[in-house]
Amino acid sequence: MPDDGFNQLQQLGEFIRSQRKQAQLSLRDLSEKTNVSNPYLSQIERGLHEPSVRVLKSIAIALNLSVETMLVRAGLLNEDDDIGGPTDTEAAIQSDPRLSDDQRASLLAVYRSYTG
Amino acid sequence: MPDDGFNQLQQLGEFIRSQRKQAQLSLRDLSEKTNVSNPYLSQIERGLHEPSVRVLKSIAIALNLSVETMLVRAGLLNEDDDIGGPTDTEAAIQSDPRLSDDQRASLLAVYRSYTG
DNA sequence: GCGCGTTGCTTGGTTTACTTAGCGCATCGG
DNA sequence: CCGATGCGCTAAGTAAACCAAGCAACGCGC
Repeated sequence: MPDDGFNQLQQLGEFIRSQRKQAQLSLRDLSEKTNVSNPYLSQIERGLHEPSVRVLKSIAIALNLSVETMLVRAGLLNEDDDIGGPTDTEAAIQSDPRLSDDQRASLLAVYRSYTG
Repeated sequence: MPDDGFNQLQQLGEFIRSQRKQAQLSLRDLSEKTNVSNPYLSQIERGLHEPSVRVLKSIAIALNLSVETMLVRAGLLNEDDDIGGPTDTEAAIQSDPRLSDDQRASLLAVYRSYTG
């Protein structure tokens, strides 16, 4: 109830940074892909600024993420109302044709141990 | 390919205006519900500015709209392209908010070792 | 040691989002 | 006819998003 302007920004920033590192990209690499300056990306990742929808979208595309996911992390979208495939990891694992039954089972077990 | 910054803003604005009128609200009424000044709302509805995430969200809530619908109408979200294959396990893992970075990394490693 | 390339970050400025005060036009009572 | 009240909009200012240039620190090869 107190702070509406949360530390949500910081969470978003950390998420973006982790995704960028996953993709093995430097700030300048991402900058080039998004047409957003690298200092500003740095500031976003540290939670110093609230990026616009335009910037959020270009970042999501550059990192091969669903734009919706990005908006959820930004606090714009609440993950309750979504179209089609919710980013439900369990469902994705369950229906992944590339996994054998054993693999599927152990992957699910690991996932569930993480999420409780 | 001249106009990249399109009339998307205008479409968004017109959509908001129509929704506001349907709810029988004046600019000042909406202003009070959203804590956004009425002149600025006016400008948004005429497509002069791109509202921030915060403003967009408060407008959607005040008008009982899905934020997503608004973004689709605005052309800021392509309601088809993003989630693509609903069964993209990697994407699901990568964007799962319930996982920590470490957990995400190891789960991905396991998955990749399975699928080669 | 000496560059050289790459990383993330700071600084200072421009552009754009956003607010407060106020204008002009309607409508409705007195 | 004249306030008073409601509407949307304009004008001018402040705050915040965003960019270009450059700094400091980490490697790596010489």
